[in-house]
Amino acid sequence: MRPTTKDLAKVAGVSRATVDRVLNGREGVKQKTIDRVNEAIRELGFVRNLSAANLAKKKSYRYVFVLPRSGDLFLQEIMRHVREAETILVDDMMSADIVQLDENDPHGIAAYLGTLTTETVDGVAIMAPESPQVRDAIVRLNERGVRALPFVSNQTLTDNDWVGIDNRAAGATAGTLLGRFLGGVEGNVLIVSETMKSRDSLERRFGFDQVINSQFPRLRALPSLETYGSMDRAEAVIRATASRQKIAAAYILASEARGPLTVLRELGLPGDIVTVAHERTPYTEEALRSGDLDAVISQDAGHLARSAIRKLKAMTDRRSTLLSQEKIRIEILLAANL
Amino acid sequence: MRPTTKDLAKVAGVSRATVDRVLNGREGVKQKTIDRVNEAIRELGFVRNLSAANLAKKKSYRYVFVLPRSGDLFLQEIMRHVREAETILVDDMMSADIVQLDENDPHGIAAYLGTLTTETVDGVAIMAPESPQVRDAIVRLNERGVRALPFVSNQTLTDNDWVGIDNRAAGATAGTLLGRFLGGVEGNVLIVSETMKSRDSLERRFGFDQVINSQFPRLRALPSLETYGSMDRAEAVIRATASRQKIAAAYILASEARGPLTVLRELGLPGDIVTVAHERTPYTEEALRSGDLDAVISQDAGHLARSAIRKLKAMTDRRSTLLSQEKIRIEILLAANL
DNA sequence: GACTAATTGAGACACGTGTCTCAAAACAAG
DNA sequence: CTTGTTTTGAGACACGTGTCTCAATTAGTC
Repeated sequence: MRPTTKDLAKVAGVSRATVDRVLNGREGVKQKTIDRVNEAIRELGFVRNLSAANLAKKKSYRYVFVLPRSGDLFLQEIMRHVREAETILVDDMMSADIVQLDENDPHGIAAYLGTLTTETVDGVAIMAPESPQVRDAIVRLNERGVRALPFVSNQTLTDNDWVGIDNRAAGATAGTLLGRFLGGVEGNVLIVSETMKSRDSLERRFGFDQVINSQFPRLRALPSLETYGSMDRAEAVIRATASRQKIAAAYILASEARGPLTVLRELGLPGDIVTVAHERTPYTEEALRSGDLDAVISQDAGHLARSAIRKLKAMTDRRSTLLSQEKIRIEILLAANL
Repeated sequence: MRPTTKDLAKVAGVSRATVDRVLNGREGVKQKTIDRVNEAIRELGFVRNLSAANLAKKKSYRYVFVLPRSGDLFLQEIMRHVREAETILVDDMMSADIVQLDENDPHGIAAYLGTLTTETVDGVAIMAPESPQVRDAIVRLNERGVRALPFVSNQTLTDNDWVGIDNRAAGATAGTLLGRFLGGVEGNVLIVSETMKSRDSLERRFGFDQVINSQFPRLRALPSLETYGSMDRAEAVIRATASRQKIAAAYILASEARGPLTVLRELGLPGDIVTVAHERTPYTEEALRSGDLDAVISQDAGHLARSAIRKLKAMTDRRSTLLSQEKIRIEILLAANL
């Protein structure tokens, strides 16, 4: 049987009230007494029974995911997994709500974050582009005791508590795969992004270029084409580029591969060229199976969601998490390992 | 606030004692009363507070991992992660012990499993080669109420409750990668395993051949070389094969890549040929970085360990798990996404 | 040594559920 | 209706921890 606070009290030669004072860091205990209790803790290997403590405190864990409003498939996957996780969380007295806000309105996001207090919520996972307003709001959340966790889209301020992948490495992985699949062929690589204004896109592109330049000098990575999420624009820029030069491969670094890939299909390219995209969605899975995509670089949406929740819980409990579990892997998907 | 059994009792118009009788399926309650309680459960959305229940029952979760005694690096990774998980488990009143048994002694394993009862243990994760003795012992464990979960090495009896990857798909993934990395080159593929007697090896080889035959007809997959875990034998068979024909690629399907890769290195091959191996270990990571390995197909050891624990816990609580979380992915590792 | 302030102890009650016991009520059979 | 059996209720206590209150002890000061 695990030692209890009663055992602690007995071994330390104090009362349960004093043990409680020490365990919960209350005032008015002599250093000597504190030491005696701590020694008893070590001696017995005492570990507080969290469930009993939470029961006594009527504590539950309430978290919120603040996500963009845009309808991107990858985002939908994330939301699906947050909701799925919810069904299990309830057994552990936890909840996870989703709030969708306009990602281009930093004031709006900051305003919402400003309404959150420890009364209503224990922590927030925030997926939003970097902005001074949001950064500020996060700082103030922390001051108020609400845990804030940057989620998927990076925020510079972040010490190291965030959930997501190293996008430079993801780009490098795409580069390696694309280069090797081309097998020494010479040629141009079409690169399509939604916008190069976001940090994620820049980092992916950077990692990609690094690999291409150093390991595949016979490939030429063309300037990034930006679709701004518009199908028409995607069609226009890709057609224009493809008509001017021969394309050997395409790297779609946006998290939404649907538009660009449709255009490539219309141009009849996928059969001849090597195509790499990001993020697993029902759409990219299908494209892998059909051969329109050769590889997908992805971060597991379910893992992202659950990792965020685990991290937030660890933060509220002031515990640490397993580093190896929370490292989000850069997955490579082929038709064979779906 | 979440509804409690008290609320249930009030709404159903019965006493707390009766609510308990229904919730825990005790005898001697009229069907009509049962229905009334169940309706109240639905109406209130009642979910039993597991922590409180476990506290009242003084329940903890004790699990055992039965693992082979052999010193394979991959196994060591698994053990490391089980121990690492232990440090977190303690907060949830769980424990996970490791017992190492001679994997070639099915009687010994069965005998050990025979000693386990619900008195001492709630569940066992078993990594052992298939054998009638072990299969039998597992059946009897289940009869006694001890949850048993085949772990990493498959057991045919398995309904679908087991933890591990689809080794056929893993072999196919290796094949795709190796074929595509070779980029249309013609040649022989060296295949090295520890033994082809194990189900895992056979399945990997099967998946590999399928892909090579259908998608890379210009490659010839040579007969599997078996090392039987001996470095000398590895050296002998690989040298012999390499001297007889030109090798374009090597596929090491054993979970221990050290031996074969050392031999290949001595032969000066890794620079010229494409090499694919299995399982992430400090050794294979290093080989990826140095370029001696081009790709590693792997199953995340930490994920395996934690998934087994989650599944065992779900089994004892008679709950279901998140399918998406428990699906062990076939990871592809390159130097770029370590 | 007396006085005050700081420190500690004893005990009660709560959290939500499980598990008893014993009595009361409802029901069925004759 | 009585009798015996089933079904239900009321209440107590337990699990390990948190949070009070009030009294008792100890330490520090002059």
